[in-house]
Amino acid sequence: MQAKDVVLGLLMQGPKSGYDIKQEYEMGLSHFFDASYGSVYPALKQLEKSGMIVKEIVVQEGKPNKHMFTITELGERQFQHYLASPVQPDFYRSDILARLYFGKYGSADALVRWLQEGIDERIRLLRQLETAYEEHKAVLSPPRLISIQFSLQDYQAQIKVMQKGIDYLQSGQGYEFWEMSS
Amino acid sequence: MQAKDVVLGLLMQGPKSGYDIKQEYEMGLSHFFDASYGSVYPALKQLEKSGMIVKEIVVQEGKPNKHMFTITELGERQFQHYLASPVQPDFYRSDILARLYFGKYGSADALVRWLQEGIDERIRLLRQLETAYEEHKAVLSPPRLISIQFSLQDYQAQIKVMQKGIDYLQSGQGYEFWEMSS
DNA sequence: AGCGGCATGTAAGCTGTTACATGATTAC
DNA sequence: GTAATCATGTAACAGCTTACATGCCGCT
Repeated sequence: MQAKDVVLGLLMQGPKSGYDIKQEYEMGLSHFFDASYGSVYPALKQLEKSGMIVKEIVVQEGKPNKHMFTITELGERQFQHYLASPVQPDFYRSDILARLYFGKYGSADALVRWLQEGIDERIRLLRQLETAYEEHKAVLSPPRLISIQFSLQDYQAQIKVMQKGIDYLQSGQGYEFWEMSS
Repeated sequence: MQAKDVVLGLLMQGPKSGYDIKQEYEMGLSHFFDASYGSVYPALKQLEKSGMIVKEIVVQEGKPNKHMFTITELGERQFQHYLASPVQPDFYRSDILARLYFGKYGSADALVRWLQEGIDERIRLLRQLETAYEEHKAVLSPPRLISIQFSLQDYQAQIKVMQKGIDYLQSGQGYEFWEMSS
């Protein structure tokens, strides 16, 4: 899965501009796939060149022109081709987990601070997703609901562990700490 | 955080070869940072060139020579510099979540199959981590225990959602499904 | 005879990021 | 007046992956 597969998927839902696509990334999709303008626009250019999508310039009043892209039949076949390809394994990279892994070379204060920052960030993401979920839950497709529940439950689990991690560092206990009432 | 920061962190624990480092990645670290030989060896070369580590060739009987690397004082200072830098946000990219997001353009059969594959893979990772945890829990540093608990709880939460997702797809219910006994 | 483990590395290429460049309108 | 939003794009670079290249040892 790469940028152009996701762009194609978004255009399956109807014509969009590069700007629209970036917006849609930010609310929902960004929890498992992020992209910058520097990847969206080149992806659109490439898809247009290979005939997967077509461009139409829409003149707007008081705003810059929009370059709206529509998926072609060839593009739809390409998207089905993506869906038929093997599922790629998830990719997860975490700086905070690396710092915990090497935690004994740092200060306990820093560890607690990093964990608290991680909690705060995840609470922010959680709230954002919950709001979007409450607003749209009645019209979302079943699989999309699963993707949202996945991120929701994931953030909640991570927040719990990080909070428990802070308590653990401050308790001075051994590994038995994690074996009480899991 | 990049490959050389992690390599430096691993060398803080004592001298290691490129092969050793790749081995250690595979058991534990790989849950939040993976690297191939193509990134480990160039990282070592670069770190040696800049004086962060020093090489010593150890002749072995019946096996190829090992190039053992030891961290220098400069390297240790560099590692402390990394720990003092701002924590980078987590990076998560998931093909299966993308396929769920665009799920209405695919078949329900495929969705269930992908979810089941995701569950199986996570059960495998969970078992692997649990085994490593049971074997070493008494000697692991507190922060490293947190990093393991993080992955453990995370996989468990993901497996639960994916299982519930399969049940949901097969139940034919609406979004209320997710609001019973969360 | 062949495979898996041990062990080191390189080269080409893919993918994506960051920073830059431009410019109008609207709200504070 | 100045910041944010709307809107499009490029160029240079970073960072990592894949595939390749090599070779011995021990087991089956």
